[in-house]
Amino acid sequence: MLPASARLRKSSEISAVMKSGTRFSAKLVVLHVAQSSSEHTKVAFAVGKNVGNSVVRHKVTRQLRHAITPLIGSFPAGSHVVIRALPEANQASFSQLSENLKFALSKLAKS
RNA sequence: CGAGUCGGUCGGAUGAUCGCGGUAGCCGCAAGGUUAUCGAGGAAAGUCCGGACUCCAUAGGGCAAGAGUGGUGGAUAACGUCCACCUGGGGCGACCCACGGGAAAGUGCAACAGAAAGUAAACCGCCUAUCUUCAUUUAUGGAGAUAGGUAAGGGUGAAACGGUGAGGUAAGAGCUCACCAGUACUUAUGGCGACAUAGGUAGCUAGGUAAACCCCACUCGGAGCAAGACCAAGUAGCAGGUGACUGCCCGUCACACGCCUGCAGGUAGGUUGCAACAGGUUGUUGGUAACAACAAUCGCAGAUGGAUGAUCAUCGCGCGCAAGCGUACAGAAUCCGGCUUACAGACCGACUCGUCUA
Repeated sequence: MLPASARLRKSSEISAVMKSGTRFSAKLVVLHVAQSSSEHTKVAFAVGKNVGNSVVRHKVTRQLRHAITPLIGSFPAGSHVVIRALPEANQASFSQLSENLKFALSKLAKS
């Protein structure tokens, strides 16, 4: 679990990011990033039913959460981020997920 | 030792590093920090039953409709659950299986085959009579037709209107008799009861299907924690403006048309409901048992885009010569009691049958 300040909690904010944010995709995950006026970078996860059953989805979410924690500082301050998992993520190891997130972040840095 | 039946338990372990949520204490105005402690399951699943709880409806009662249940007795808050027993069926046995009321209240249904699937019915066969014809031993036999009798035999089917034997008959038939099976009514005994055992009477046979309609008995108001309660931005709504005539009310005039104040309503959002009880464990007593009573003891998740973890190492277990691979089903969402379904593997207890030894 991320600290409360780093969690994106309101469904209205999340849907706003999904609609209007910029997408950066990798093999296993897709980042949706949008700027906001708040001080903290906030993160939310979207793991759909096509990824697997409840146990698998929860496991992927936990792995993503721990993989993103050291990378939060790499986002521009005040970013709102939604990390969407693709179906192939259910087979991935922690290091693979971590690599994917870094790859997507490098795309963000270039833009 | 082998084969099996029933019931139950567990379902990875340890360490290191980095994290999250609740509660309590302390510090802090607060944000928060810090210490301690707790933090997924046997099915948390399917959401199929039953309750608690909440709101709505309801004077009280009845009838109808609709839905559900269906051997008997008990357990329980309740149940479609559980226990014991009965009946029927299966197994050498331990034991297992059964949506187990009514088919002589009525309506309906039954593929294919078959003559016929129900107030029965004549395809083959068997028997009798009449007629025709053939043969001869001249009153008998064969063949055919017509009319009738016959459910014993054949054949069909999942199922065909009791079974065996004897009498009887033209041939047959519960037509009659004996025994057996079954039905209805009834008596006695045992049992709380379902029912069992033994007898009597009747009529001689009454098919299946009620998870088809239906009949009988019993049960049921509806919606659900996104219930409900409280607080409450914003927007829109209603009320109240300031000055002068005039000290107050009404009225008139001027200024402003924005802001402020109040109000109820209640959206976003927040708080609550929300975790200490039909509670777990151990023991004693009662009960065949389900279970109940009593005593001691324990405190045992509470999130809300949703915590309960991530990574690494070592070990365990299974497969494999080894490298190595695998390590199930599955993630709380108001809470309990059940049912059903999924599940790698490990373990314990009771009992049955067989073989060997003593």
